[in-house]
This record gives sequence, structure tokens and C-alpha cells, in this order.
Amino acid sequence: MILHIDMDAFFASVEQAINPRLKGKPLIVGTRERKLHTVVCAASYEAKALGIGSGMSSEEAFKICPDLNFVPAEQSKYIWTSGRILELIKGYGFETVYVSIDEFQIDVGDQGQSPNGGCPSYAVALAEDIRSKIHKNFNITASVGIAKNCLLAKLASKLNKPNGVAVLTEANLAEILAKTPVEKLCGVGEKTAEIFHDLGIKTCLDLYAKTPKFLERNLGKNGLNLYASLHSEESLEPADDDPDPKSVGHSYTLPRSTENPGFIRAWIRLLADMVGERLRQQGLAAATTHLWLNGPKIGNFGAQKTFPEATNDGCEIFRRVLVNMSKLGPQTPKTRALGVTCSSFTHTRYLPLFDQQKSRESLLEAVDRINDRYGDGSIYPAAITLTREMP
DNA sequence: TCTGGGGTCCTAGGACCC
DNA sequence: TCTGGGGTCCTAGGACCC
Repeated sequence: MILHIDMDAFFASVEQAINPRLKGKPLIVGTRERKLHTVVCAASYEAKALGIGSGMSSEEAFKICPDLNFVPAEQSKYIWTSGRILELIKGYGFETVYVSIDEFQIDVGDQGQSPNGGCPSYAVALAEDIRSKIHKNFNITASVGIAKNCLLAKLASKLNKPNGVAVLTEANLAEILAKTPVEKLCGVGEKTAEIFHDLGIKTCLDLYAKTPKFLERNLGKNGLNLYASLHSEESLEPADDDPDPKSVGHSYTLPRSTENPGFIRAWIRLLADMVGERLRQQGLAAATTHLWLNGPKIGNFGAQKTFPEATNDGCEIFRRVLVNMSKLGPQTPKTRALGVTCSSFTHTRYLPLFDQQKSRESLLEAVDRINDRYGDGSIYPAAITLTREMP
């Protein structure tokens, strides 16, 4: 049996735990400092009760509830809390997997299963114990789903949210899957759901009954994977808690579209710098840079290029992004949003050090130390100050 | 008036190598 | 000179997740 542990309204709950004044009140956590031009990253259950949900623009949320409390997201708090919760769960001694910042899975083996498909009381007792410890230690609630595999356990965790436990057993599986729309299943998004509906698959039970051949014919590898995850009875694979990232990027949506090339270049420079700083923090250097632009005329434009040497210097990343941008021609297109992403990493400890790079590296080290000590943005390239609208 | 920001994985075609 | 078959790397784009 697998237990899927899912924090309830995680970011919002952490903020309410830190600031008791926010307890019991409608609250949203936004993606930016300012409460306008942001979207809801997490909503407290008090806000959800009013019809506010994540993904909604904050303007819309404030229209529904003018006294809404707003807190800008601060990743470090959630990462810290997430890490402590992971430690707590690992303390039980089962195979544990970190799924995402607010989700964890443990494999309790056969102990959770009783012979005739009845209630696996051991797993339920364990789930309640974990939930109460999380509540006691962090003052936030969690919901737990219990089932024979990860995908079904994750599905189950949503059934009695918030602050509840749900168990899928052989005895109740069909009944519950029949009541659950197929798009609730992780891995079934908008496009896949559309295909399923055309095939007459409406509920999770409809999907559960299909053969692997049928799913492969209609969805390719994705269908085959879905079948495997849905029917799997394998134990949890040990996974690395902190694997190296595959890509690191930053993007930003401007308040309005602009064609001002200096403005756009300054933003690219800033984003490149932010990416470089994060790469250095993680001891990584990247060979591939990717530029993404979005505008009314161009739609989504992406261009990536791989260079022979890896870098984590914001200035160099910026130069490389400009190479990508030249694919657009000499004219700067009207731009609404832009992003810089790096990938194809090597660890800096394996990187050869050339003499001419040494002074550049000590400069970057000094910049990082200053920003570390006095806060991000204490020192930055002058090229970024081209416009007063920069944060 | 579109609607943020951070990611992963998969597919498919082209270039290039043996 | 043409042709086959096997493989890797790179780029672009789509779908999905939190």
C-alpha cells in the first residue's frame, strides 16, 4: 500500500501558521511583491469557500472579496517547511519519496492490506498519526490518500480534502472510480481529457477498464504509461530527494506590451543575471541557453542554442541569448512576456579554469557575497538600470 | 483585458557520424 | 557512386504538473 500525503493549501497555510492574525481569514499568496498584476498561487480554505482558487488573477480575487488578505510568495519559507515535513515522514522508516514541495509518498508494504479487501486499518492509523504530527509540529493540516499504487493514492488524497483521509480498497475501488471524472487523474490534462471524452471515457472507471493496446493506439506512449501507473502493484522506487535540476529559468510578464529594444534588452539582461546567480548557487554551469518571447504578433517565440562551453556568468548568458534573438531579424517585436532558461548542465567542479576567467569569477563571487549579505539586488549590472520601471 | 512563474517529459525532424 | 542501417546530438514545440 502507498500513502500519498498532500498538504492542504500549503503556501497559504504556512503563511497563516507564521502570522496568526491571518488564521481563519480569506488569504491569497501571490507570485509577485505587488498585489496587482499577479495571479493566485495559493488560496486559504476561507478564500476557496468564496470561489477563489489558484490560477485566478488577483484582480478577480479582490473583486470577489475586497478585504482579502494578500501575502507575496516567499519560496524559502515553503522549501524550509517542506524539508522539515520530509524529515518527519522519513522518521517512520518506510521507503519515502519527495513528490513535490507539498506532496510526499511512503510505501508501507503489505502491512496495510487486509486479506478480503476490507479496511486496511494499519495504514489508516498510520495516516492519522502522520497527520496529527504534521499539525502539532507545523500548525498546518494534511490530507492522505491510501491505495495500491502512487497514482491511485494521489487521486485518493484529493477525495476528502481538506484535513481528511481516503482509502481505495479492492472492495470500494470500482464504486469510487465510477464517481470520479477522468480529468481528476494526474496526467490527464485538457487535451487528453478531450480525447478521452471523444472515446466515451468519462470516469476513471471507464479508463480503468480499457486495455493497454487500446490506450496505446489512441494516445501512444502516454496511454501506455497511464495504463501502467493505474494498474501498477509495484513497490515504491527509491528516488533522489535532491536531484540536479534539468533546467533553470526565469520569466517575467510586463505590465503592457512594448517595442522599446532598450527596455527589452535590459529585462533580458536582468533575467540572465538571475539565472546565472542561481546556477552559481547550485554549482552548475550551462551549455544551452533558451530565449522565450511572447507578444501579440509573434505569439510564442522560442529559440535555443547549445554552445561548446558551459557558463554561469549572467553577462555571458545575456550575450548568448542575444545570439538566439538574432533569429527574429533586426526588428524588436512587440513583447508582452519574456524568459531566459539554461540547460545542459555540468558541475562547476569539473570545469576547466582558464586564466582569463579567474578575475571574472572572483568578481562574480564578490557580487554574490554582497547580495547574500545585504539582500538580492544590492549590487547589479548598470545595464539593468536603463529604465526606472525595473524592480 | 487575456492569464504567473517554475519546472519535466515526450515527439519529431534535421544534421552528422560510422 | 549510390545505397542501407544504426546511432547521437540538437532544435522546436506540445502537454502536463505544482
